[in-house]
Amino acid sequence: MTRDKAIHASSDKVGTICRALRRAIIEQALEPGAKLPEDALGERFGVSRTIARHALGQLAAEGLVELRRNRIAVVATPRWQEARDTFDIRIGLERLVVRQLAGRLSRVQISALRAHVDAEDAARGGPDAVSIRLATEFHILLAEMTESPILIRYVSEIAYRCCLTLSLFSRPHSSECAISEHRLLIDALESGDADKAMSLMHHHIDAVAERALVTQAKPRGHDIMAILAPYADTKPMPAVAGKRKLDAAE
Amino acid sequence: MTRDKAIHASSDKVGTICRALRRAIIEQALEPGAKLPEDALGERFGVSRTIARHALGQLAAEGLVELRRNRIAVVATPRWQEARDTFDIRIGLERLVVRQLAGRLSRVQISALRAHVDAEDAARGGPDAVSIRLATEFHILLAEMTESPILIRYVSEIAYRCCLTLSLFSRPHSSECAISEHRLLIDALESGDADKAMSLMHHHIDAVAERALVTQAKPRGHDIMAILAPYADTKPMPAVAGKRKLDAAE
DNA sequence: GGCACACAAACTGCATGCATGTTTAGCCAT
DNA sequence: ATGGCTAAACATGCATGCAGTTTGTGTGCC
Repeated sequence: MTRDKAIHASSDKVGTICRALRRAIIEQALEPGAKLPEDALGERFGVSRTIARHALGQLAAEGLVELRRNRIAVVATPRWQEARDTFDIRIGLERLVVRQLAGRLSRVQISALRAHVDAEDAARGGPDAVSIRLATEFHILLAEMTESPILIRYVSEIAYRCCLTLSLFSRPHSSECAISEHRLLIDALESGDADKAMSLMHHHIDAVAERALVTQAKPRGHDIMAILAPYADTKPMPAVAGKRKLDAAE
Repeated sequence: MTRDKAIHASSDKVGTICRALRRAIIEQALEPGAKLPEDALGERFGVSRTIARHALGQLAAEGLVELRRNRIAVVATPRWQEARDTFDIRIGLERLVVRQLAGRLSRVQISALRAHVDAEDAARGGPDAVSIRLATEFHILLAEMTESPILIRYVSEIAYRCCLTLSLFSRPHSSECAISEHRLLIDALESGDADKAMSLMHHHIDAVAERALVTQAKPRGHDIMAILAPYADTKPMPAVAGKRKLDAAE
């Protein structure tokens, strides 16, 4: 349907670039502070600066990109001070999600959720980037099941933003226990225990935040053209449970 | 005020158009479904279509405008089904705001809040549009006092969106009680009673939603038949009905 | 008189070009 | 050699032009 299109400004080209950049960002291929020149983006994706610019505007509205007048756009660098707020908001939003979902999910939906967690499990051996993306997409998948456009949009945004925060402040890997927490959450949703689901979600996100916000700093170099290489092809994304081949290493 | 610039993509021109349109929308000068052609916008604000287009993109990202490919942009028309979700999310967000603010406000801030409510009071005789805008801005003012950029952005967005919903489904507006509720809220914040403030805010927004969503009977953009019902009986001249297009600020 | 097709006007999608502001590299003076 | 100044390269800000799509209108056929 017209889901993503309706949400995001334009459609085809702008949407494609947005998705690609979003994904590159949450997989930490583009780290906070990475420069995003309109020229390079346009060239990479085969469009003009106008479109690249528009896409950057959208991502800036989502808080993933920082736009300063007459300056090159960069991947947003959330402040540590905001991190706590971000996760608090996320807790509030996702409590709404599970409250609305508890006991209302069909078997098909439950199965889809379990399948996704299985995919997370399968990705444990692989690179962190995929694990992080899958974990984030689990939450977005939940939000989508509410069928509430606003909730979907906000949860998606805040989840992406949390990813960004994690990539700044989190240790190399910390998503091990998250998977079991996801499973428990699905159980609670299936049994219809809204309070338990809300509590589980609350502590789950809280735990992620806790694990993340202990350390600080992690500067590294960046080369836009090289990083974006794997994202430049206009494939429609290998689904949610996808087993992406990781040849991103230059 | 000045923070708006930092939040939204570009700066001067795009930001100006966004602010003007936002305000026109929440004051119901632009009703849901109103057409927003890029040409007209550009001409009105003395810029090219490029800029107008960019502004529309931003507003679409905020959910105030609907953008469909190859079609004229229109002011968003929230569905009644989404209304309850919208207010629920708003409750969740604003509970966070007051929780964070309770007992932490300076005298100056308390005074500013009281002054704002006084302004709301003073505007009671005037047009509803101003009352609605002021009521909305009270909540945004609160959010801004948290100094949490994300919270500010989300509360602003959802508040504007609620305005839009209200303009669709609400009766002519009865904001008398809302003002006293604002005063009570300030008192609770001043005394530092976070729980009470959260409860007050919760019920305040709930009451607004309740007042709005019981009377589902104001179908203005999406139910042509109902709109035309009063006109069905042989009235050739609808006087100055609704040919309004762009009366934005200047 | 009513319906369908076709043409014309309007609007968006997008690229390109020019002007302006920022970054950087090179040069001169100390 | 180093610090500061200048100019070129670079990147953005924005307008305009052209192509493709949608919408409104008029014409011919039934």
